Amino acid sequence: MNANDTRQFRSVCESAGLAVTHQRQVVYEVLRSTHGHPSPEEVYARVRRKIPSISLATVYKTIHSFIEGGIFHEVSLHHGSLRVETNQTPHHHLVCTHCRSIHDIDESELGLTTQGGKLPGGFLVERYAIDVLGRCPACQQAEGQAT
Amino acid sequence: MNANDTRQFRSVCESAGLAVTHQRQVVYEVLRSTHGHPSPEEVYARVRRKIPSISLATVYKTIHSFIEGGIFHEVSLHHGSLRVETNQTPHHHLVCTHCRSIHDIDESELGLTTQGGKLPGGFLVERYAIDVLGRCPACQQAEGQAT
DNA sequence: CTCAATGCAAAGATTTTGCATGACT
DNA sequence: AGTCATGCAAAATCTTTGCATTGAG
Repeated sequence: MNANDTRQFRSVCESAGLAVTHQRQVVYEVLRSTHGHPSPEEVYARVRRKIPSISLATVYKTIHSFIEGGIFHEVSLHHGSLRVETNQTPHHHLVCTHCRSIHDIDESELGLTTQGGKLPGGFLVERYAIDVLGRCPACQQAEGQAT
Repeated sequence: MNANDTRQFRSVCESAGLAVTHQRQVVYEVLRSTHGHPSPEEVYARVRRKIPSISLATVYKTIHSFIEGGIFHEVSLHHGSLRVETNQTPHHHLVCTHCRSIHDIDESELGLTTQGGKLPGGFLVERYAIDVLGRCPACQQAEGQAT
């Protein structure tokens, strides 16, 4: 956490309209230096090594501030509760980054629009999130050994 | 819920190795006749109109049985807890449908493989889940009116 | 000095589990 | 008959909130 880091962090906070605090800077540095897709608990554990007195609530609040400010993204916008897919035909999802509503869209309707374009229904595209679902090598091996 | 429905449901259960129960059939019919992406609570509310004595736990267990049996899908495989995306470069996700691990894959590495094919790392592709993220018309309008 | 951020503890929401009872095969 | 499913209540997670205190601008 040198002077450069601090300078960069100040400008990050400024662009997001956030006050610069020690807690936020440490959470930021931890996220920047962590690989993968950490949960708030994991972030909390790492941050506590630098600030033992930080509270989990602050970590949550800070992560949310960063996400609202566009500094980090969430892996999934619908992590709150289980949702069942009732539409059995192949389709994709229009997910509003603000209200998190989900609307189905047929494969054919989604002409892989130009980034930032509007889809027929008036949905303003910000970005795509593509999940490739399947079996990881470890699970394939485990299943091969299963009786 | 006529004889045809029951016959179809019996074969659905058979293919998934599930016992045929009245509760399961009603949950099944509710899911088939519901649009959108219902939560377990919503399913519970609808099922209770047919079986007032059903418990929420049974609805959860039934939904999980259906998902495990491949009868229905979940909208998102990572709905359990918030996860932060630390990889700032454009990428997609390899999500194991079994262990739910998430690995990043560069846009370039993902040659939009043939359905069912294997990716270089050995990941066995089952299907794609594409979320188009952006602003729904309602939120665009609300934001236009905001001060 | 003023407003926002933090820490703590308690509450809320969602989901799972243990166990006794009852239903399917 | 034996196993699996159900219902209930309690427990386990994960996340948010209210409020007093502290810190940033």
